[in-house]
Amino acid sequence: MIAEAVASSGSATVAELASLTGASEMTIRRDLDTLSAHGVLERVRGGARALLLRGEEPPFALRAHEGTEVKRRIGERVAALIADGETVVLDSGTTCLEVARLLKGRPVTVMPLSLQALQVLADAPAPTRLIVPGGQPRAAEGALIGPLTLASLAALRFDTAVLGCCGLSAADGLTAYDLEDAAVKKAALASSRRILAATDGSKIGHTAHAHVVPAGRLHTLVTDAGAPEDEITAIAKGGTVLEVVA
Amino acid sequence: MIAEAVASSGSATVAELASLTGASEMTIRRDLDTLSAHGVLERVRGGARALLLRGEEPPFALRAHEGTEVKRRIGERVAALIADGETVVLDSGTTCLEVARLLKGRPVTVMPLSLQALQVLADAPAPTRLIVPGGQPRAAEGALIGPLTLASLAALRFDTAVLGCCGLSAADGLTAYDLEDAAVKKAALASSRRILAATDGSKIGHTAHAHVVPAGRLHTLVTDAGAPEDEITAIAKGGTVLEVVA
DNA sequence: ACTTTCGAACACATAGATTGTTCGATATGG
DNA sequence: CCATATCGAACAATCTATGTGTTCGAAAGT
Repeated sequence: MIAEAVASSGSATVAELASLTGASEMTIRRDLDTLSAHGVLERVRGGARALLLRGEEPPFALRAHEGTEVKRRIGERVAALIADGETVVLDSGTTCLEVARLLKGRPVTVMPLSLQALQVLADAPAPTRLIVPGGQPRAAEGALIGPLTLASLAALRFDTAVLGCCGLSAADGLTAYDLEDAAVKKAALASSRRILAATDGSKIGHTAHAHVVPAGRLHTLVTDAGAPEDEITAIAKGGTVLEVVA
Repeated sequence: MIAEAVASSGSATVAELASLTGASEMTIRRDLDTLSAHGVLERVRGGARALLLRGEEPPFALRAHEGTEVKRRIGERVAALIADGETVVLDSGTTCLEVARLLKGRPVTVMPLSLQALQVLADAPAPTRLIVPGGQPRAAEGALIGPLTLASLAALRFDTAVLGCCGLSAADGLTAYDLEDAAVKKAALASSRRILAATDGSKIGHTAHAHVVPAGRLHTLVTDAGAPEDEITAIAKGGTVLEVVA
C-alpha cells in the first residue's frame, strides 16, 4: 500500500500514510526505512518520495510483490513445458524466479542467471542439478552480467532458454532495460536450442531500451490474458507458439 | 547433542536419545529425520547410525555447528588482515564462511567459492562488490568445482586468497579431501598475490587425500591455540607468518 | 526558541515453529 | 502368521520471533 501510494502521487507524508493504512506513525516510519533500504522509494524528512525517474526500470523489490498470482501461473506453464532431463538456462527477473521455485526438485539441470534464482535453487534436493554461472550481480535484482557470465554461457549448450523481458512487441522484438542484461540474454539464447519467453501481459506491446532478439526467433511465448490481443496475434503470425494462461 | 551422541558411540536408539536429552521420543524422531536429511547421520529403525566412513570428510552440517566460537575468532583475525579496497577470493568451508560474514559491508571485492558464502554475501550492502564464480556445487557444502570455476579463477587476479583446508602439516603442506576441490584451491592461489590459510587447530598436523600446496608457499597462517606446538613452529620455520588467536 | 520529526526502549499482541500426546498403520523377529 | 516394537499423521499446548503501538528524550528544521 505504501509503495503504491508513494509511487502514484510522487510523495507522501508519514501522517498521510498512517491515516491511509490505519497503522501508527512509528510503524509507517519503520516500513519506510525498509522500503528505502530495498530501493523502492526515497526517505525524506516527514515522509517519502518516489524515485522513479523517467524511462527507468521499476525497483525489483516493488515488482517482486505485484501480480504474484499471474506470475505463478505463468511459471507453472513454463515448468510444464520443460521435460525431465533437460538442461535449462534461466533468465533473471521475477517471472523466471517463479519458474526456479517450480523446477526445484525436478530432474533437470538448471543454470540461473540471477542471484535470487540461485538462492532459491541453492538447496535443491537430489535430482536437480545446479550450474552456477560466473558474473557480477547487478543491483537489487541480482541479475548476473559481465564477461564471466558471457564466458560461462559460451562454454555450455542448453536444451531450453527461459527468457524474461522488459518489453516484447512484434515490431521491436524482445527488449531489455539494461545493455549488459541484453548481452547476457543474447548469449543465453545463442547457446540454446529452444527459446521460451515468459512474461506477464503488461510487458507485451512495450519496448524497452536494448534490443535482444526479434520476436520471430522465439519458439514459444507464455503470457496471460492481460496481453493486448493484436500484438499477440501479430507475434503468433511470426511462427511463435502462444501459451496463454487463465 | 544427538549428533555428538551418535557420532561418538557409532549408533543410538530413539529411547536412549530421549532419556539423554530429556525430550520425547517423537521429538527425537523428528530431529533424526532432519539430521539424516542434512546428511549428518543415517536413520535406521529404532534409532540412528553414524555414517562416517574411514577417511571421509565429516558432513558439512555437522562441522557447521562445532567450534563456532573459535572459527569466529579466526574469521575476525583474517578479516583484520584484509585491507579496504582489496580483491579477495574466498575458499569453501565453515571457517571461510565466517570470514564472508565479517567482510559483508566492508569496501572489498569478494569472490566466494561456495554457495553458502555466496548466500551470505548475496545481499551485501553498497561498498562490498561481489563476483560470482561459475561452477557446480559439490554436495551439501556447496563448494564450487569444475571447469567453469577454474576458468573464472584463471580469468581474474586477486590480492589475497583465503584458503580453508582439511589438513595442514609442515611435511605434506595444505591438503583437501576432494580432488576437484584441491584443483580449485590450486587455481585460486595461482591467481593471488598473497595466500592466507585459515583453519582451526584440529586440522594442523593432519593430512587429507589431495595435495594442494606446500606449507612454505603460505604467506600467513591463522589458527587457534589448539594447534600442536611442534607442527606450528615447523611451519613457521618455512617462512609462514603465524597468527594464533586466543 | 519553538515545533515537528525522529529513533530508541519497552510492553503487548500475533503468527509461526517446536514440542508432546494419542492412536492407527507399518515393519520386524520368532 | 502373530506379537511386539516402531513409526508417522493429527491435534493441542507451548514457546519464540516478529511486528506493532506507546512513550519520551534527542535531533532537525523553521
